[in-house]
Amino acid sequence: MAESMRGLKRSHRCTEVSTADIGREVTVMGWVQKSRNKGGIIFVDLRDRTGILQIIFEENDCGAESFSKAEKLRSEFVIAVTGRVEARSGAVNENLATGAIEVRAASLRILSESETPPFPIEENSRTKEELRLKYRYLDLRRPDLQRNLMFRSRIAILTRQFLAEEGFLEIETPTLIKSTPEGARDYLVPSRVHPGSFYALPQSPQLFKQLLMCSGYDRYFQIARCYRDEDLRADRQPEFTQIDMELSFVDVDDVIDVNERLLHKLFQELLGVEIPLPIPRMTWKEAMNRFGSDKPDMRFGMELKDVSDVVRDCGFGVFTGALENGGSVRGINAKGQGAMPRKQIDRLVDYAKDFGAKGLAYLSIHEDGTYKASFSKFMTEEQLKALADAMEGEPGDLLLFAADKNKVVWDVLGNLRLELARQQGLLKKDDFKFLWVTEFPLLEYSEEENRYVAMHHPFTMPMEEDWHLIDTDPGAVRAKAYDIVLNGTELGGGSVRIHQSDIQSKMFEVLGFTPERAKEQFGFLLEAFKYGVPPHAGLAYGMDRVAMLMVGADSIRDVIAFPKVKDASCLMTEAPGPVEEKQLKELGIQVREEGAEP
RNA sequence: GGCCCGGUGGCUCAGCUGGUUAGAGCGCCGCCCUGUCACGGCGGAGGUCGUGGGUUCGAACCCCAUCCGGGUCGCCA
Repeated sequence: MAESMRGLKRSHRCTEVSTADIGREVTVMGWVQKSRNKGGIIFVDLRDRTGILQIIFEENDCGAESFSKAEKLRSEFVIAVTGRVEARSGAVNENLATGAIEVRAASLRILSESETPPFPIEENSRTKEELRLKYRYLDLRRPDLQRNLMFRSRIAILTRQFLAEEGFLEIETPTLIKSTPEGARDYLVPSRVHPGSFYALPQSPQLFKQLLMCSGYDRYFQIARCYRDEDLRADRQPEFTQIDMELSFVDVDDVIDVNERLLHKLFQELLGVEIPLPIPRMTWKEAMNRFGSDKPDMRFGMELKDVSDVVRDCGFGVFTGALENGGSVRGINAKGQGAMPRKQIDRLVDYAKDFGAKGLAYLSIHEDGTYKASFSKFMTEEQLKALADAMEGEPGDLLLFAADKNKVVWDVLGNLRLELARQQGLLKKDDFKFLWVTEFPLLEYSEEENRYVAMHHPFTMPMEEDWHLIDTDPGAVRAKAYDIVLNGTELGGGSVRIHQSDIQSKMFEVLGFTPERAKEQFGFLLEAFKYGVPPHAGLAYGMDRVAMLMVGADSIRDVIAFPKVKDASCLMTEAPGPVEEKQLKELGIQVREEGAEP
């Protein structure tokens, strides 16, 4: 029978009780982690979000009624205990923050009983995530998840404080908005009042924050929920949280400056980690050439080297063929991996093929300085040596080469570099290496759509010095766009926005929008820009990723209270689910009969 | 949509080359125990081997299909 807490008031959370309270009467409430009944004496580990506190029951202190209740206690019962704090007369438990003290119960109330939970509520759970997500409310009782969510809360609160002090205003923007088919797939919400019409859930508050700049709010931020109907990953959920900001009368350096100070503050206050400022910057082109990635992991080297010129006249058709097709030949040097067994190299080749490589050429340099290459019969000894020298290969090294179009070569070697680093244990989670990647291409050619698409979004400001190329060589135009990268993860990104209608019109034209379609999609923004728009720029972080990297989690699911699984469903609520026919009719949605033709 | 990994008492796992009655640890239930904290002792219950079909004298194990979960490629302005 559950009892009321009438007349009782909690005086402390579990680990708020300390040796300073010895002799004091306290009232504590929480969940029974564990009960150890020794017969005439019962020890109970009481748990709340702060940790564990030991309660001791003896009939002489708490009376027969409370003692017999204490005998019934099971895991996850919710109880209230009033008693006196004592120094432990038994051994001190070094593993507990409260290991030197205990509360000698004078009375016990059972506020709620519990069935045996379907899995143990404990740190470092080995229980399958599937089961934990079905009972997420129990999973969230575990100390590691509680720590993660409490940490995340501190990120949000500190961010708000910092930005407020910097003159930012927190303003909410709508989440029922107009669909914009550029970019990620929208989640759609049918309108009841307008049958056949749909709202979209925002992929980001992009257009609204730009309009707020038009309206003179100067500096805006929002911790905004965003939605993208795309497939999930360890670091991608269909709904996620952005720390979103926009600033007026600024350029790239201003945005970077305030954000470096924000990141510095977060890491210093929450982790005690000093981020050296300024954070290094690298252009997109340099990042691709040196690391094969627009979000390079700077915790280790193993940089790419372009050896196109070295192999240009060699007899290896794979290399020369790639060069003839306008591609390149590049390599990475896996230091000290020259003795890697063939089987393991084959696995790397398979791995490379996942990223579009047709194959992977390799050259191992034996300890005695002799070479073994997958392509040795196509090259002279001198050519092999020239290649090894170009890669700064030394005895004991393994050189890996990809030859293809640049995009494929970058992708293959960039990912191979990461895979090798993982295999060699080079990636330490508590080593935080930040990087700004700047000067992204404005446009990217889409083979699928047969046109240029915006790499960032259509409102990104091109670099003035490149703008004259927009008709002759659109792919060469760089943008005033920047990403903040941490340990190979894109934490956030942003850009200076276009605030001139002539440039904006030209952008739409290049992207293949007719003036009519541009007006239909973004008319309100173009209109707004007629009435005096300040130069503005912004940035948005994936807050879930920030939290994930800061707490050292492997998935953003570990820093989100109620995440969804791979097929975007919720194992606990079983969303999405069917709705009543009546609801569909109201929304003007045709109910398709079972087995009917679509 | 493709590829890879996994699914066996409540939990985590073992189960060989197909062969008696599918095991272990933890948990759970009962009894005992006044200094435990991975408490201890004695006893006990608990399994459609994800699901469906097939091969076989015989299937947890082999084959096919399918469901569920994870990773990843595509996708993610």
